[in-house]
Amino acid sequence: MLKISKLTDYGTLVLGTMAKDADTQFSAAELSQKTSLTTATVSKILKLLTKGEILTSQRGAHGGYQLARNPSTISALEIIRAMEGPVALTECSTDHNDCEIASACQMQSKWQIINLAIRRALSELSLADLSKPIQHKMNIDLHAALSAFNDTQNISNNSNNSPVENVQ
Amino acid sequence: MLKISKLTDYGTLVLGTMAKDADTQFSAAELSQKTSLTTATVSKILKLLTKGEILTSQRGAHGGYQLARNPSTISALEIIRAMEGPVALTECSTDHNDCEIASACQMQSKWQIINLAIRRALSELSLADLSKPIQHKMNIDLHAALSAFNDTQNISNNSNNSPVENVQ
DNA sequence: TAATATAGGACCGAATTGGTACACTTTAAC
DNA sequence: GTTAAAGTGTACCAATTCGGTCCTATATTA
Repeated sequence: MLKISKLTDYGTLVLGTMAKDADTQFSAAELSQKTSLTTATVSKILKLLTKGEILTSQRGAHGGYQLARNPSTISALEIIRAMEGPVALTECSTDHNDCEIASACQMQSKWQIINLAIRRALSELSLADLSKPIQHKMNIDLHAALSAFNDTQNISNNSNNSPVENVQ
Repeated sequence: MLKISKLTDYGTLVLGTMAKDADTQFSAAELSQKTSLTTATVSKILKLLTKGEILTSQRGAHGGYQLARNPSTISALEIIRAMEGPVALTECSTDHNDCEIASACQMQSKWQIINLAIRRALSELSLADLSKPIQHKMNIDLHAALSAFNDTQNISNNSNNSPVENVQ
């Protein structure tokens, strides 16, 4: 289904909450309250994000977590990477070489291209974009950028100002 | 890890084989030989692709499978869709509504934007592109198109003619 | 009607995921 | 220093998903 894990989804929720007060330090317990997730789950998420250098942590009493950088400089790609590891569609493209049927497989290199395209798309969206309420401007800008991919395939090119709809 | 399933990967292998003789009908057994996959696995793949209207099937003696359309009109998006179902990163974006923490979650709509971007990227690459040996021209074209996304994030913009490398 | 193929399932073991728990370390306050 | 608060690391388990196989039914040809 080409999906990200639930935990990653929760991760964006936690980050979105933190982005509202980007300069504030939050304890795991606080974030648990704000997001309605259990503290155990929130902790797991926070640890991963800290390891991925998206958050900084302060141990001890009155410790907590804080965004390591401005939300506008944290990309969806980084977040997914921190939560799930390298973003690559196929095994072949992450760990090279040992594809059992390598001799018959001329495909790997092509997936690399797809992977690049997807990583670019993901890197385009910042935490700031994700946590703000939808702004029409952003939609249009993204749509314009996407149009640079000229549409050769069977996806109907709905060029109205609501690009999010009707794309299955 | 944001990956497609092995079966989908194998699917592109099977399709790539068929694309070499786009007008020819292949039996499952034949394709099994050509791809070094077991007939059982190949059959499963062929069934899914037929259901997804990427292949046509002919039952009975001397039956087999054939590409339903020209390889250049079959996109990676379609292939993934046929093999794994709707392409959407999060559950929220596929089946709406029943997100348990919906009230706290302002994120769904934003994932839609990411989903759109990814679907576009996937729809850009055709089976014909995937099954041909790498053409330098294609790489450059894609790279140019991708550059339309101006690079705001922490991915180093390696603007040489080998965009596939060094993007983790 | 016999042989050949696809269609559509059910099924099972292995791997992954979601979620929880616990023992350990660091820091601040008293 | 002792204690309480808070993050760190790791192990664990139940549930789901995935990869792969197999079996029966149906369609077509000779």
